[in-house]
Amino acid sequence: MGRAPCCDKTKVKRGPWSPEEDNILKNYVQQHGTSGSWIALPLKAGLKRCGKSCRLRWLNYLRPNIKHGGFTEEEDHTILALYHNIGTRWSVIASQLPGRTDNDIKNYWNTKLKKKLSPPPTAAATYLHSRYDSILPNFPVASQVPLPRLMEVPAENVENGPYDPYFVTNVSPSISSNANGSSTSTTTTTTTTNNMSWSTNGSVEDEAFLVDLGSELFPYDDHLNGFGDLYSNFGYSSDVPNVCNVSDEHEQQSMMYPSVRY
DNA sequence: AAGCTTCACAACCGCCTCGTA
DNA sequence: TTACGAGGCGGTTGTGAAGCT
Repeated sequence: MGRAPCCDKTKVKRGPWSPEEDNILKNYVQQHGTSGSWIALPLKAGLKRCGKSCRLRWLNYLRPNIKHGGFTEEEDHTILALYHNIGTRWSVIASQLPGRTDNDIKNYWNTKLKKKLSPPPTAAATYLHSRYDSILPNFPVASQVPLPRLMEVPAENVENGPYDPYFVTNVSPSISSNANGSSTSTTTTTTTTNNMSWSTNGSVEDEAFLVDLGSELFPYDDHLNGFGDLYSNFGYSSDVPNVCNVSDEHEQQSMMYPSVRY
């Protein structure tokens, strides 16, 4: 048996609020406050609405000093920074942006910022895509399957894990694949974390791994989903691996698409 | 001009947390 | 200590507007 609903859905109005309803709610809250109970408010105010709906309407639209749309560059940066640090805790993010509501920020994120954040495919991703196409040349959608965002990091950093990709600030991989399928590469990586920084110059084979930034720690979840589907299409677990050793050609081929290394 | 698709955002749903009796 | 109910929250859906073919 599920939880009892907060109100009788058959007796309350749903859908968009009319200007009249907005006025009633606004006037009532301004005169009486919520009287400590949103559930009881619609009856007292004379609204045929669910208490939760009234609360949402007030918080997201009617209360004073609400700002809608027109997010500034500065607000974008704040949202992005907070998203990286705390994830989808929209109410916490909203608390740092005066006049903004969690719903507004959530919508803005889902429709604009998420796309803005997605970088072009990395050289590593391009390389893996080409490898995949070469293994299954006739697979019709191979080149259209979303790739995870891959980034190279030194083995020591991965193996000392858990690896936190949030703090990778600049990676410049250069990978090429030759005719026989082997890869050569040179990588310059500069990473900054809260309290340390390091850089490497060397071959991927020696000291770099690819890290799938579509892991649950990173916000490119739509790429992760695409990756998971790709795996399941070929009978692999939907548990998406997040680390791949670039140098292990044999293992890569046996898995068709990047191998699992933990 | 009409039909279709995409986008933006308001609103809803249902789970979780927290206060209180 | 426990059970219950209201509020809070994030994910998802619905809908109208705008853009495209």
